[in-house]
Amino acid sequence: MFKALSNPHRLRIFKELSTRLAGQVINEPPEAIQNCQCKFAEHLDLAPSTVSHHFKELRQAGLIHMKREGKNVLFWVDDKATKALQALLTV
Amino acid sequence: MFKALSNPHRLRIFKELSTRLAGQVINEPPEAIQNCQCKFAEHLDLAPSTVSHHFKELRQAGLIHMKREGKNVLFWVDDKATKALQALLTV
DNA sequence: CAAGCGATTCGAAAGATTTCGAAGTCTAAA
DNA sequence: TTTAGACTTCGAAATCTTTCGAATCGCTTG
Repeated sequence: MFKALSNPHRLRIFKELSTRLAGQVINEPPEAIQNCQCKFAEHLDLAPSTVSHHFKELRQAGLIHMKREGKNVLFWVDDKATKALQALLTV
Repeated sequence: MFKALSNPHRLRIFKELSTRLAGQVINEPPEAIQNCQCKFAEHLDLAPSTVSHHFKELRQAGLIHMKREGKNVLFWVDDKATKALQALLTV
């Protein structure tokens, strides 16, 4: 977990997912959640393949979850991990 | 902070310092606290210079503090950091 | 079915970490 | 003052990460 969040880009992705999706239900349509990887690629100025790699790392660390929904992929943060990290991220 | 704890050896050092020194006063004699780097070097099977480097990283991340006390050096964990991380480390 | 969009996998290059030994610093005691 | 113990600093080598482009996969829609 620490390893996954030790990278600034991944920490940023996780924080944005955490705050943006706070309290949202998983089953909403993708348009409402607006978290496709390509947006992060633009925002972070990284290649799509690089962003994909970072998402994979976050997923393998158990920090986020992913689910294919049509041509996009949905993301949401792990509830336990979020609560455990909340104190840290808000300092 | 995440970067500092992303290394298994550093995480172990920090955890041991946290648990071993929990509630101890800083001004006790070094013998009572028993946390010289050389013990960690033995324990982790690393060269003294490597251990020194890891302690430096933890210090620069604000996770621990150091103070020269005679020929040894005293270590103790940062109180804020400990409390913030406690929830995570005990899971 | 073909085209297109978004995400993934792969290999390679660049960059960062980890580790060590050797030399150096600081302090306490002989 | 010299010796010894504990830590630090400084390269250098090995290893791991990050990043990209190219090729590929999965799904939707024209």
